[in-house]
Amino acid sequence: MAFSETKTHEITVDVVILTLQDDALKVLLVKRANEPFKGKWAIPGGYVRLSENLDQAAVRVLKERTSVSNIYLEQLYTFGDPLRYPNARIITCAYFALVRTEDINLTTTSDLDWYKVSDLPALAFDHKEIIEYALKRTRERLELCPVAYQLLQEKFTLTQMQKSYELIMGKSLDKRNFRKKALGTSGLIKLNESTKSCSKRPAGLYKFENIELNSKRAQFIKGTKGV
Amino acid sequence: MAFSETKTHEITVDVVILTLQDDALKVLLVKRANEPFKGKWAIPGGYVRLSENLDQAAVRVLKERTSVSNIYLEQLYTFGDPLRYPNARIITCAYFALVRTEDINLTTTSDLDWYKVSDLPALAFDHKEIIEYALKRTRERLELCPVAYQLLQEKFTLTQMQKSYELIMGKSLDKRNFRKKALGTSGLIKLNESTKSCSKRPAGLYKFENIELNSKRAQFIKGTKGV
DNA sequence: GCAAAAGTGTTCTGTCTACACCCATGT
DNA sequence: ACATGGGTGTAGACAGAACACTTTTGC
Repeated sequence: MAFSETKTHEITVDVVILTLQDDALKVLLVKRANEPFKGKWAIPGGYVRLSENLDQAAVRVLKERTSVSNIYLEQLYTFGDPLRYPNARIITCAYFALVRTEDINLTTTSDLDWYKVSDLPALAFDHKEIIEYALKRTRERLELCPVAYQLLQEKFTLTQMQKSYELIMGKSLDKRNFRKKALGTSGLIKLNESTKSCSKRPAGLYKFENIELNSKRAQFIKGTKGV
Repeated sequence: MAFSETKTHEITVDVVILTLQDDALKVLLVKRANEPFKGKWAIPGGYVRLSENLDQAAVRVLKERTSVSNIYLEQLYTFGDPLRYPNARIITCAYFALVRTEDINLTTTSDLDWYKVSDLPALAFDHKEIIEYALKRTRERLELCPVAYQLLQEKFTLTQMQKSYELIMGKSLDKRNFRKKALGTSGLIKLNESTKSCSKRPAGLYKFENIELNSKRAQFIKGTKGV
């Protein structure tokens, strides 16, 4: 069980990639082709190259898997238990990313898939713990700034926005309170357009402009409690 | 400037150790005995051993330098810029700790010293950035739970407690609002004792009991604004 | 008796919460 | 005309912020 002190550390980044799809919050997983944990699912990751910093490594991993770049990506936590990776000492710096499903071009399909965070398969390593940590952090972020816009299309209705919040927070919100708060958010602007021909009353479209992500200035949605 | 991809990563932990001393918030620094940055000050750190996890490494570094253990210690952020350490690729997982000055037994004195966070000397590597990050996080923590008790003696007066908050937050607070909020904090209990013979009116003594640190449940001191 | 710090309440304001009905459209 | 989701306001509770004087002790 004890490790020889002559072994060397290795360092990876792992990225929890979250999206909204089919009215569910989902995470991108890779099926492991090799031991250890062959056949189990894992979050995408890779070794940090000597020439890149940690953020760059995370961006690279994200891009390799999803072809998206320039999205919300935040360092989460570094996991370094000696036993987290069998027969090696691999420390991983975990990141999380929020992406729009429609922006994504999965590079392959057989070994890559989206899973509902509420219904995860058996995961390799400590990846269950990492995903749970990412969900916790995402929920915290949501209370501080309109991060959810990363998950919405450029133009969206307030109902769509509310739904994305509800899916992430895992609870329903009061419509009037949500809209009141949302409309008071700086950066949210109403367009002179509406949804069309959806068999119902058209809904006003909105978009975000000049949002500073990762900032605590734009306080948003704290405790709009629902059912 | 570019690194050969054959070099290997190394991983360290660095610990920002904060204390209150002489009415100031101070950080423990080590004077570097060797290149790089010989003669500059740095936050204490060390290599992560293969047999220990990151938390254990941080605890060890803290103990080596201060002889204290069992105190508030939290992972802060991992810094991994390829250029942060000259001629090597050293990724550091930064922690921060809050300690009581009187608990500390500095192992040596010549190369170890406390510096006011408001008046830091020239620092090695990216340690200035790390300290600033630690201060930001400490302030956030303070708004959520009574972390400051880690910096107070076991028995303390409300005025002492207020002062520690003021030093960390860098602003003065309203006495009545502070006390109202403090007295509503679970875990704070009033003792049947008072300060004595200090040439002034005696002050009631308090202590904390059964505090859960690193928890968001004990919301505390958010925006008690002063002068 | 005076200097120095301890201790103590109330009012105002803004934000969060709960809650129910009418509106515009497509079919 | 009806089904479907879009859109709207108000009242009560609670927490934060501002603010000044009296009390107790040592000297």
